[in-house]
Amino acid sequence: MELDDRKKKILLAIIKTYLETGEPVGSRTISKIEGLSLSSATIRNEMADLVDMGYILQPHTSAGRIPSDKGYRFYVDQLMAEKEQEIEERERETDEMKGLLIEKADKMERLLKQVARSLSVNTNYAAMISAPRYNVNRLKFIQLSRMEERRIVAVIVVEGNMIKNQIIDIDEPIDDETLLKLNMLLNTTLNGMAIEDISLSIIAKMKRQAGDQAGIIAEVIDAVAESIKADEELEIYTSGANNIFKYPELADNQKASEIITAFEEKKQLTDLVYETLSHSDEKGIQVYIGEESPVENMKDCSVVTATYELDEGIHGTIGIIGPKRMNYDKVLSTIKKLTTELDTMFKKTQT
Amino acid sequence: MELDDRKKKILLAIIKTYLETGEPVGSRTISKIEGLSLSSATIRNEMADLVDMGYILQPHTSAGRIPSDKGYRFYVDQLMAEKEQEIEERERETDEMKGLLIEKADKMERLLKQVARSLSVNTNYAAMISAPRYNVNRLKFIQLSRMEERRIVAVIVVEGNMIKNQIIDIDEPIDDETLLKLNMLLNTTLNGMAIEDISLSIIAKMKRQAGDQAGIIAEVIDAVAESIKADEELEIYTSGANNIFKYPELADNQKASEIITAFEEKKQLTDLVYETLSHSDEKGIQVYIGEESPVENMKDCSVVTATYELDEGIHGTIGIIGPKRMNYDKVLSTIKKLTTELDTMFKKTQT
DNA sequence: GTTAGCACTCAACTCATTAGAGTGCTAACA
DNA sequence: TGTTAGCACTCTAATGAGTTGAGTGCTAAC
Repeated sequence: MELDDRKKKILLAIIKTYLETGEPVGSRTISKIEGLSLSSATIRNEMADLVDMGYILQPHTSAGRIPSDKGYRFYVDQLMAEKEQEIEERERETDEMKGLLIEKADKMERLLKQVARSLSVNTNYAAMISAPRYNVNRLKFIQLSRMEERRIVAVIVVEGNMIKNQIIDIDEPIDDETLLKLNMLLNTTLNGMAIEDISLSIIAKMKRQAGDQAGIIAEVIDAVAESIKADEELEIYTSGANNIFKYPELADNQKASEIITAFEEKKQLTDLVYETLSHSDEKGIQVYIGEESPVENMKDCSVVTATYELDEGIHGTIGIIGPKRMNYDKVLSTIKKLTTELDTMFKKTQT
Repeated sequence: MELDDRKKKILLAIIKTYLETGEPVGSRTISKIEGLSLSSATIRNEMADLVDMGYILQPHTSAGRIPSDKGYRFYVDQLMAEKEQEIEERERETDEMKGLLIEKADKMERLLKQVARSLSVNTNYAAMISAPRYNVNRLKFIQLSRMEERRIVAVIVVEGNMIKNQIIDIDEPIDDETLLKLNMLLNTTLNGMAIEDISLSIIAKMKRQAGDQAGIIAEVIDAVAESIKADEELEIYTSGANNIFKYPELADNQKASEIITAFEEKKQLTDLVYETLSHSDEKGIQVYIGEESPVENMKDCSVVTATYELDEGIHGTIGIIGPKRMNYDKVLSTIKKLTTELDTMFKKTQT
């Protein structure tokens, strides 16, 4: 069977109505509302076909129809195509871009929290945002300073001005000269290198170059190397998890508990972020409907994610989690608006 | 009316039974179970008195009784007194202390997460732990290094080896000599000082001592001072928020939403921590029952908090949030066990 | 291909009934 | 005077019958 034009129209009408009301949609409702002007009987026939084709479902024999995952997928694809056009058209009217009220915050952390909050408040769904991540982490600066007699503090700055610290306890005191030499050695060897490229052989080479006090120096180099390699946990900020209680289909104990767990433990959100980043080449925004979700605990939700770019090669992810019966239209434009806002904000003011 | 011995016994019996079953307790149940050997009629009379005195409640005329906040309070006080004794007795048998399986983690953050997790898994309630906080923050070490021509990175170490970083952009280049002087100046002036004691006059004095290049130096000093003063947000780790869904009295949308919000936004948990720390002089563990809770969103829960000591003057808070019908006995001993475990762990291995 | 019409289905609601747990009170007892 | 047996009473929760109404599927006519 084929999804002809009339079927499409009816399907979209069903989904839109369902999104508004949250109740199964009957044939009469459609026959009245539509510009199609078909009788309810005709609609019924078409609906039966749509059920066969898997676009809609019947909770029970005498109820109306609700969209299936496949139905939502059709709707969302349709919507995304429309958006695409719209965006292109609106490209010129650059104003009205600041509806979301994000104040430039001094601290990245605060900014991200604010963004998450703004998202959840504006959409009434749960929201998350991951701190920006560098595709390639290049070392920019390393500095060792003696803090106490047998304690060194290492400061490691990577591109994008992310700073790592490490306190190193050493077995025997180190003299100023050695420390200076060590600083030189580390900086000349490692600066500009991508963290991924720092291999054991490079570390070994440095140790060899160290010469006489090889003992302490090796110790320190190892500690620094370890600290550099230790990858930070991906920081994720969430907001509005409680919004899920607004949607009865998610608010029963079982499901709510799963979603809340995902939000609290962050592990699953981290997976979601990586999934999104790995697809980010395609098109900015991704929509996962129900079973499509890469995250187990969100199989009953829809998840909308997008990548924002802070600078060349520095990306983060934002996400909205809500019921399948989500206002996709609004969510898509909110996310779109937000990512552009973030992009332009960062392009202007690098911190 | 007075709470005589028999009333006490009956009250405790009611509460214990209720904690086990979660159902209103009737007079017959008590008359059968007890060693008191009183008829249900007598129990009924006593129960009526207990209702008058506010220790128990009747959900409706023909139902059994459930404890009121006041009743729980009585029970908990009783229990705490017992515990006190037990602890003193057990002081000698030092073994069996390691039931909770906390592995010494390299990173404080990981350790804390683990503790929270352990708590929530062991008790089946929601758990939180705050990162240790220093009552007095003494500066230990300050180091400025030039990273790029007009960019300095400041490393500030406070007692307990907490490290703050700050990147400072300066208007004009700074030469090595000035930088060295500045480092000396900052360290000699500020080292050992409590952050709270760093006043504007001290900052002004440093600026005066700076001499010639007052411009840049003032700039840097201000940035450092600001960074020192900027107080970190209190870090709080939570685990097992989803446990609340196991208790029907907390699992309805309204209440669950409130509790989840408190856990997500952390603000209220922060308040809870400060509240606890401010009372920590009294006795280790505090129990807030229902309305007693310092946190608005937890008026339907019981909250058990305790302070752990990492070192002289360095405290953190752990907390358990569950239904009023909580297994106080278990929670109290779990927390007790955990705090001692943490205390001894830190006493041994300072990081 | 479309539509009117009708019999049928099913969830959701209402209402009455019942069962059972538990109470409060009274009168008798030790 | 405190304790107890006994009984009438109360109230929730569970059950089941009956009703309503939205919506379907199918057939026959247009």
